[in-house]
Amino acid sequence: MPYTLTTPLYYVNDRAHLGSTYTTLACDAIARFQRLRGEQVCFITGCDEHGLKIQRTAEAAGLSPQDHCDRISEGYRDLWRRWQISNDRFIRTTHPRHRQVVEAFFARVEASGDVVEGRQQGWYCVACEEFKDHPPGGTAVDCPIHLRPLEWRDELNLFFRLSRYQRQIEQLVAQPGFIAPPSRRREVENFVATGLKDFSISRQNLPWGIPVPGHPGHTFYVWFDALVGYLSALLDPGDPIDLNLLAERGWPARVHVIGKDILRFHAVFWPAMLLSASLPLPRSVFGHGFLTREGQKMGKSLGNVLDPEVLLDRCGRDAVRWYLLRDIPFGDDGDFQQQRFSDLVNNDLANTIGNLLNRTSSMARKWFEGCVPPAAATDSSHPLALAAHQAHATVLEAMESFDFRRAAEAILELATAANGYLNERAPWSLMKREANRAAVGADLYAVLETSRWVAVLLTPLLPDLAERMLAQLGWAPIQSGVAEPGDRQTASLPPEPDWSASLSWGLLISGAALPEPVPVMQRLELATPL
RNA sequence: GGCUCGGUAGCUCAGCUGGUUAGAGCGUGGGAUUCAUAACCCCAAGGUCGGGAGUUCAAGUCUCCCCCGAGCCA
Repeated sequence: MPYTLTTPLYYVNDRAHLGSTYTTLACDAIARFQRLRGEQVCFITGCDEHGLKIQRTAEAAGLSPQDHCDRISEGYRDLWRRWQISNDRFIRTTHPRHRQVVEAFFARVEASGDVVEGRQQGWYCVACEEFKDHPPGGTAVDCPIHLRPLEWRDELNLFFRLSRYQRQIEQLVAQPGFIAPPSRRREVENFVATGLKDFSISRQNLPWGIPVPGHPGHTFYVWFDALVGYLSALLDPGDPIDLNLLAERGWPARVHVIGKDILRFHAVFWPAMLLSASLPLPRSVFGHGFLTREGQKMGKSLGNVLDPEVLLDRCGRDAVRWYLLRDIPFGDDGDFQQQRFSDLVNNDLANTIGNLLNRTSSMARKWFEGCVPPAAATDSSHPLALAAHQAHATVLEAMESFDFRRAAEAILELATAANGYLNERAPWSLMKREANRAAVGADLYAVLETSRWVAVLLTPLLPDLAERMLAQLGWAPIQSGVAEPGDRQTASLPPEPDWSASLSWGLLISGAALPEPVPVMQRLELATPL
């Protein structure tokens, strides 16, 4: 049974922003970690490409909706490649097969008697793709979120009978662990407690969408179609369109990772749709927080939007991944502060971790003919070996619960312990007497080995830096990704060499050549604002 | 307006079921050192724990009121 996890299918209204990058990076860390643990993983991401908003955006840009979607979604693919995102699948809701899956899904829902016709009247925000509760009649007001005028709609739509699932959804939402972090559960519980109302799943006169079979003039509401995308993504390209196959392909998902704003769609509407279609429910929905910048909301009007492309180009993936995963408790809102960003990257990655490797490798090369020094006979009880095992245990536990911060801190503590050990032992002083040579060798061996552990443990969080570190130790990279991101025919297989096998003390081979040390992590020198 | 979270050192936050001099990281200041990416290591300053009242032998830690911020719902 694969470990299936998803990002939202990002709406192609505009280029990727930092928020979607954040979600995707977090999922990547989870996916890599699970692969390293030996799980078969299916990491799904993709794009949601239907809806009036997209149609209008495309028109405004003088493009056909399809051209617009092709362009934007290719932008996402390309960006994820450059961030080294290890997604197994990339689903686009304009893909013909997706349409067939939606049709099959809808057929089941309709067969369950959960589709009824109804009149939908109300004020509609195109940007939200949502009806608002603003009193009917009256004069038009602006959407409180988008500050754009609401549009009056009065049409016959198809409704999904969400109200029938009141009790089941109540039970689901009350289940510990279904909604994470736990702090977000109450909010959804309150919403469900007010009584679930049927919701409209189709629109009329909307050319850019999937037609509802058997209901001419109706197009699926974007959310209906987008959520089903998680299922489309799982079917292999050669599979028949058969929802019964999903069980073998990795459904239900272990977790949907999303931003907190779309929690309701994933924790209430989606499970009800699945119940109606007689499909199993996702095991959990994790709603993470939002990022602000220097205490302020990012927005075009303020002109303070952080562009993931700029971050990538100017700072590199390791720096940004580290900052986002190590400093912001996953689940909480976070504030991107440039000063803190460079402080942490320089301190943690360049100074504590990078310099540890650099200084140790350099000493070993200088005094031991460019090689890994001989180890002491009995060192599984070495204090650094104990520290390493401790860090390992913490990383396992923390990563399992998406606590990237605690995992990062544990790794950092290990590196700090090794730096402290070096200062305490002061091999540079000991080496002044030839009699101490064996002791120095043993010390350096232990610290090099600790550096290797740091790199191995770091792999799910910072695969790129981890690889450079291992290369400095003459060690092969540990595969945690996929060969061809997004194009996997089947869920990715457990990688080799085995991660846990690499987490055994004393694997560095004495006498193996050490490459000339090159700093594995450059310090960030950001002269201008990002 | 209702509900839910927060308000602890300059900054970001830990502080479980109330109990010795309130902790960590970053930043700042000082010391030590030279293997190393002006890095590493050690030490220090810094907080009336949002305000007020109460319960208690004892309260960031429980109760009530108020102020401020965020969110969900109306």
